[in-house]
Amino acid sequence: MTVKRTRGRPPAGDVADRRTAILDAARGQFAAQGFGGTSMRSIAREAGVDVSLISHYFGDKSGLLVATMQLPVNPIEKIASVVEDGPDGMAERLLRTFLSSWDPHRDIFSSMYRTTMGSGDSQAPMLQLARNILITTLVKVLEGDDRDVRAALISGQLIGLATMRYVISIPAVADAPVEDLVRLYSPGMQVLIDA
Amino acid sequence: MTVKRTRGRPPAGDVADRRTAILDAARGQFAAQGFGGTSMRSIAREAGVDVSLISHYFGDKSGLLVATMQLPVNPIEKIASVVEDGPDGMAERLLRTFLSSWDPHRDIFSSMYRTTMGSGDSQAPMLQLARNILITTLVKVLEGDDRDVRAALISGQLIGLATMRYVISIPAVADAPVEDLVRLYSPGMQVLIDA
DNA sequence: GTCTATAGACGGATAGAC
DNA sequence: GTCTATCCGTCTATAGAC
Repeated sequence: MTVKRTRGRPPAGDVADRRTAILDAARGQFAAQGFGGTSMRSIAREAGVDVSLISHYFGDKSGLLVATMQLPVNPIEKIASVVEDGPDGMAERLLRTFLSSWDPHRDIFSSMYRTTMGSGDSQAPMLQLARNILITTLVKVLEGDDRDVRAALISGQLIGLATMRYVISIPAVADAPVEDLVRLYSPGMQVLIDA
Repeated sequence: MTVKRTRGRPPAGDVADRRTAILDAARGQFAAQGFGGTSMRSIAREAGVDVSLISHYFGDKSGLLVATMQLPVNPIEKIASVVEDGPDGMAERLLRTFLSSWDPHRDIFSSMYRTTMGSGDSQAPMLQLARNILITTLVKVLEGDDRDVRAALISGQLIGLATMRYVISIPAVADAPVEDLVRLYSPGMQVLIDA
């Protein structure tokens, strides 16, 4: 059995999945320290690979960020479709969908969040989505007065919840079962939806 | 009339208040781009002064950040004292106090927020305050079950609101009068406070 | 594919002239 | 107090050897 690699150690996971190691390390560090606060060097160190390998796989640092945020499905569109089912009992559906969509991807949420909030870039992908899809959809579905304010406030409640659960990770909220949060949080949110 | 300055242009505001110019520029840029995303050079450029003057006045970049966040009064303590008055009608008092305390200092809020969220530093001053003062005080005052979760969720609602109004600046929320927001937001929040 | 070496830019901080 | 000049560190990105 001949060895292909000319130099380089036999890495942890043996063969091809250094790529995965890079992605995992990047996700973790972007989530913890934001995009600007993370260096390619420290990612490479954690992944046990050479820095230049990152460029080789992902082009540059931004390419890595993009690759990091690829999701099997897009939670935001799923959430928007829940909104379209109308205001009756929306709070409960909205919260359950929001939480169960993002819970498996906490790191990605935190990463997008930190990347978005840490920079003043109003064109950041997360903002675009939040504004265009969530708020716009909400405005269309709500009834009564002050729809635009209420739509933004409802979105803000989701942001606040996610901040506590995924970004700051306050234990009481971060570790609570989805159904507990739905039960506690939805009545108040429904008040805002109804009037 | 003899000129004191040996070199240097006659700056915009004439005499001593370059210091103020530096602080204003810093506040704006920290608020817009976060601490890491702002360079001392760009602050100096905006303020119309030399870079090294910043070091001279404030020691280093962190010193400038600290100086930037000095407030006449501490909003968070004022808010905590409102909480201590008990759960009856708390939502309304809490929201009114929160908003009217921070409204005059939007840039400072945004700056603290971006600085806190953009880095993974769990020792950041804003987090300390939020956790220790706000949540702790809330837990003490609430009645019924799940106090710790509800306390964190209420804090999260304030964070979400402030995110919309001060950080992302969604127009519907950013430009609304305080009393409109109090009227729309407090009923739902009170539900969470009461049970 | 993997690594070395280095280019090239930028940022923070300081010494010292005036 | 103000400015010039500069040092030193860190970062991204790339060229090229093996």
